[in-house]
Amino acid sequence: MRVSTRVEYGMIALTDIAINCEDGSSVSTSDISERQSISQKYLEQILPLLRQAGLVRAQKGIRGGYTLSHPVDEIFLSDILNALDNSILAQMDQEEGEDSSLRPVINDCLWGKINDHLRQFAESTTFGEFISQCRNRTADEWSMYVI
Amino acid sequence: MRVSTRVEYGMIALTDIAINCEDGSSVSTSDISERQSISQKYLEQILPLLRQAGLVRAQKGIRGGYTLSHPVDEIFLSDILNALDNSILAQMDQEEGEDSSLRPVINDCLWGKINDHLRQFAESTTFGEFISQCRNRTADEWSMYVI
DNA sequence: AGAAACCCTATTGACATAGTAGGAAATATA
DNA sequence: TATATTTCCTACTATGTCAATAGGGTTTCT
Repeated sequence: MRVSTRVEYGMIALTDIAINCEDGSSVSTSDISERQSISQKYLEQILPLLRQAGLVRAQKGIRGGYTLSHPVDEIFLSDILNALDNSILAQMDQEEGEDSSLRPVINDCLWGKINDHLRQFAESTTFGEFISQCRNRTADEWSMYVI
Repeated sequence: MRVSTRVEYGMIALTDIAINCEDGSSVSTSDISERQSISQKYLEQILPLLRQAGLVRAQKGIRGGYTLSHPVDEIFLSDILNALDNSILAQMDQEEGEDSSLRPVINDCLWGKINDHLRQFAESTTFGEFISQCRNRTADEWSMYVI
């Protein structure tokens, strides 16, 4: 399944903030840009999406940047995905009215079911759990982040 | 999750063939076009994908059309989806080489996991099971197809 | 006052999607 | 054998989304 860089970078940025923000400091787009090798200007388009969704708080000015609005255990993956892409977890829109074709049935049975699987996963996994799983699965690469 | 019409129509067409082909006859693109309200010319682009994947057999000429190559219980949803779209069940391609960013970790943990869910579902569900589920869930609308 | 940061909007090139269109090749039937 | 019917292949086009790049405006700390 293909995922847009907007969603991918947004997820990376949020994880970067979660990791590098332990002591009440904030993380700027230039910080993220350097660490994650993502265009700063592009990040400046993506992070407002997370802010508008209430996931991060922004602080302008010198020593400003982003901080998480909530503890990682109170953020669900579905919150993040919905903030970055309004179709990835959305049900396929089916037209109204009588339709003797197979379209509505298949929409309901197949895409609906696939969508339920995705949503079930995303709505039941917290951002905190996700980060822990990443840590466990690839402990080596994360050693630099251990606090 | 958004699905292209190519995949959607392909799934509809294959289901139409499975339903309307019980007695050894074949189903033409014009049949499907009428019943399912899909452009015949567009179907003529989609059905060869299913043929190249070995899911249907094509017969040219008068009274020709398409028939299933295998019993519905020997076709998996993954076969169909892969035939119609080579990215929907594919792992996100990650670049090679050392990378100190979070990108490979998140690719592996999040998109990899989502992908595993999708594949698990698609590879363990047969086309026959899918048709049965559709029948059960919306028995009314299918009454016209009961044989 | 000035630097550092976020914020908003416009623009661009590349690519995929969703068809439309024309005609070639094959085949059953008359 | 002629013809209608069907699949098959390729090209074309319009539209939209993606993935940035770019420029400048606003806020805020020092």
